[in-house]
Amino acid sequence: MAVQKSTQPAPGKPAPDSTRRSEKSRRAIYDAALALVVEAGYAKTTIEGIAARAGVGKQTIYRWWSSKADVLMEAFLDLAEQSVEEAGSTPYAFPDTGDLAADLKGVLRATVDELRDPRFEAPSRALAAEGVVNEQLGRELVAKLMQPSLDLYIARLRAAQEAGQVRPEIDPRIALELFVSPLAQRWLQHTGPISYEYTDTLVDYALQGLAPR
Amino acid sequence: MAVQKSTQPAPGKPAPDSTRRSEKSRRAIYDAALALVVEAGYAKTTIEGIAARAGVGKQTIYRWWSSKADVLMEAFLDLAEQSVEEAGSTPYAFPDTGDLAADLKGVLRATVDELRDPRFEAPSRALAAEGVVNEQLGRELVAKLMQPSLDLYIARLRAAQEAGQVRPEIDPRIALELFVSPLAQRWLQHTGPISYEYTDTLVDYALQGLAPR
Amino acid sequence: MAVQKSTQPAPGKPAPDSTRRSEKSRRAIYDAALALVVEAGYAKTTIEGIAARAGVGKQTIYRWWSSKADVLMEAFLDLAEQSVEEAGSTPYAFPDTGDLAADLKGVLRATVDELRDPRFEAPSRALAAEGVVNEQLGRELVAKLMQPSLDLYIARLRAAQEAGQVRPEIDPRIALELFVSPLAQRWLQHTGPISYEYTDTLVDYALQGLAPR
Amino acid sequence: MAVQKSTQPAPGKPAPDSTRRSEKSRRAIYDAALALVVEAGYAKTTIEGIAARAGVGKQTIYRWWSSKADVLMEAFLDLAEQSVEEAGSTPYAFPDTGDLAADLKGVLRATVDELRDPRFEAPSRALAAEGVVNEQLGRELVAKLMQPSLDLYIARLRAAQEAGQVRPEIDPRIALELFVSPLAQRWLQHTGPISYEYTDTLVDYALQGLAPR
DNA sequence: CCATAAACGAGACGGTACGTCTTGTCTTTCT
DNA sequence: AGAAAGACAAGACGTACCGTCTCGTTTATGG
Repeated sequence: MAVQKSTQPAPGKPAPDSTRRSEKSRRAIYDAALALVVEAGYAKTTIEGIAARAGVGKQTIYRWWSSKADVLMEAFLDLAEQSVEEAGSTPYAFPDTGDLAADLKGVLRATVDELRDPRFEAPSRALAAEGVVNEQLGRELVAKLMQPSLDLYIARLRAAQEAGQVRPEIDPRIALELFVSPLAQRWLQHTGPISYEYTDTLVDYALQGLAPR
Repeated sequence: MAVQKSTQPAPGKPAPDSTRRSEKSRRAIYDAALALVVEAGYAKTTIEGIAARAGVGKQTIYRWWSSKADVLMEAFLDLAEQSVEEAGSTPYAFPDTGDLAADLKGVLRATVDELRDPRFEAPSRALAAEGVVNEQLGRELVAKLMQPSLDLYIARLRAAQEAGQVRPEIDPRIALELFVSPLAQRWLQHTGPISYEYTDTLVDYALQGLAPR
Repeated sequence: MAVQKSTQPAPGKPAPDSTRRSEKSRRAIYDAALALVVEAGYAKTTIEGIAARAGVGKQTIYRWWSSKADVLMEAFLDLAEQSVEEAGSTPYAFPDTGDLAADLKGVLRATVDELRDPRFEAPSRALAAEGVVNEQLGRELVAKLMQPSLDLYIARLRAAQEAGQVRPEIDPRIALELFVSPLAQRWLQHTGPISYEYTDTLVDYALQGLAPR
Repeated sequence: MAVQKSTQPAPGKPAPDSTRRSEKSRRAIYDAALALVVEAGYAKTTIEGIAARAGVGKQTIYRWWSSKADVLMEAFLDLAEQSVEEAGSTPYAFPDTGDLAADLKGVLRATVDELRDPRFEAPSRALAAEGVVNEQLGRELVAKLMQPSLDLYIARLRAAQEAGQVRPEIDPRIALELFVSPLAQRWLQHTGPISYEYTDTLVDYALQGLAPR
């Protein structure tokens, strides 16, 4: 199998030697970037500002990242990893108590909590906004940040199908959107308030169906 | 009765006289803004660029709008109105053939077409992205661009409730999200492809329920 | 001989009817222009500022004057006339007591006083500066503001020649510069302090060269 | 001994590191500034224009100079230095042939030539005009551009005093103005033509007054 | 005594330049 | 060689004025 060196942006550039990279600078840049996005918002966060706050030369940023969005995405991924480690629990776990509705409600309630955590909100919104307009970045975000979670929904739904709780012809990749997307949209587009009651209702409507029996 | 002077946002500025406003300039600015967003993207669209392309002084933009997003939102609203007028049909109509599923599928297919129309895509994405990060603008977008359409879904669903096709305790404002939000999210976040088949499936899943009968 | 129609600047313009001109506006413009030059300096005095302070439309300025320098020159000429009227004395008088040195010293001392009058200083400097760089305006200034005074020096010197106090071959137009120009340069270019003692000395030095041997 | 921190004008600004300054840019800015003043006049010379012509960012001008006048003054000083170097001769020399009148006439004729050199005229006028209105700049101009020359007049006149050609009680700093200021004023204010004959006459008239009786 | 035409105040307009800010590159110096 | 520092060319920002061009509103005859 061929070794893939994916992030070699320009063939004209000598490509920096990543083994000599300063770990301290990277950390400082992540911290500065996240702090600035939280404090001032994405638009007012500048590369110069990040460099200054991190006590780092601008070139050190341009050497390793290609854009402000790029820095922020890595910083956010790093933050997410840290949180998971801190939490101590298995990173990607999904409850399976046998009660599908309860399991989904629980996970969605946790998502609601996360969406409201101010530490996450500013960078998440910034990245999401960038992803709306920049398809490449958007796809990267989906792949790196969202897909792992969505895969767990799919797995849980498949289990439910095997247990006869969900009709077998249902495509779980679409079914999960019935509860996940409404929440996502309310949060992204400010189309409505977010609450446990709301997500519970979503699960109820979607799972039991809208039609009278 | 007190004289209401509602739109006096900044007490420092004398507030321009809108009766003297140049209609020609406004049109030119709308056209230039939309064209530039389509051609170069939102980030590379500048106020200077819009002014230059519209053959207008920068101050004429700053006199009437407060930001790039503001210009673009009005331009887009104007575009939407125009389209509606061109279409000739009633602006906000929703079919009611008695067959709820068919009606919803039809409307969603039309939405798919619209989301793919390149004339709409670039400015829509730009505005949506801005709305993600800028709550005030986001709410304005929702109120002015989305709510009218959503109200039609609500009305149609209420009619279906009266016809006994939807359980009466269902909240139509939430129910509509089951088909609308998944499509919105796929489009906004590039989480998946968009097709007639997909939206038809959404309606099927949501309407008939996920649980076996 | 050709008929000269001197003040018809642009043949395309209908030429305003000066009989209908608003005297009140003209006065207000003069006052505003002079006040602003004193308060803020020539460079920071703008046509818009003059119009606003005078409570006048910009067009009323552009209708009657061609430039900021033009407005200020007329305003200053008007001020000079007023002062002369207020003084009550004959506008252009030059003492002739028979003692040339004493007469010159007296007039130069009066000039020193005038150059120090803050009401005159700011607009005078502004106009002089403009005249340095704009030859046409410079020549106008000389002709309208300076020449009348200089002619009096010439007349006085000619009288002195007839009285045998100045050698007959001396050109009075040059001779007067021996006392006037040094004072002018010290004031204009800040090359030295201005005082009665200084102007007295100038007269002493210069007259020696003009007197018969 | 006290540590001198002379050039720290604004405590808010970090003060650029002059050792890293680009000599090429400075030269280009000087050349562009002088060329534009000659071609278009001072008023139509803009910082943007200088930057564009010099192939330089505007900030590079604002980093090192505080105003258009400031740029032009340095550019002109530089030009003056260059001219002196090109001439090869001692920069500040004043002939002393023993014949005071002849020496003065010679120097004044050279000054007439210089005042007519188009390379010098435009920037000189521009700076002089600025100096009329801006006392600080005016004093700087006098100190840097005029005083060195005037000192040579003073020295020559003192030598003449020692040689008994000028009365000992005469103040040379005032005496020199008798020939220099009339020429300066004619040039500055366009009060009259400038010629060798004129300056010769000035020397004749003035020296008579200074010579012993 | 009113009709009408001008000058007027106001200020929107297309522009130019301002002085500031940020970008991404380049260079210098230190480690 | 990587990094901190920061000068540089480029160019957009939002503001201030420019000089031109309408808008109604005085105002001042002259029919």
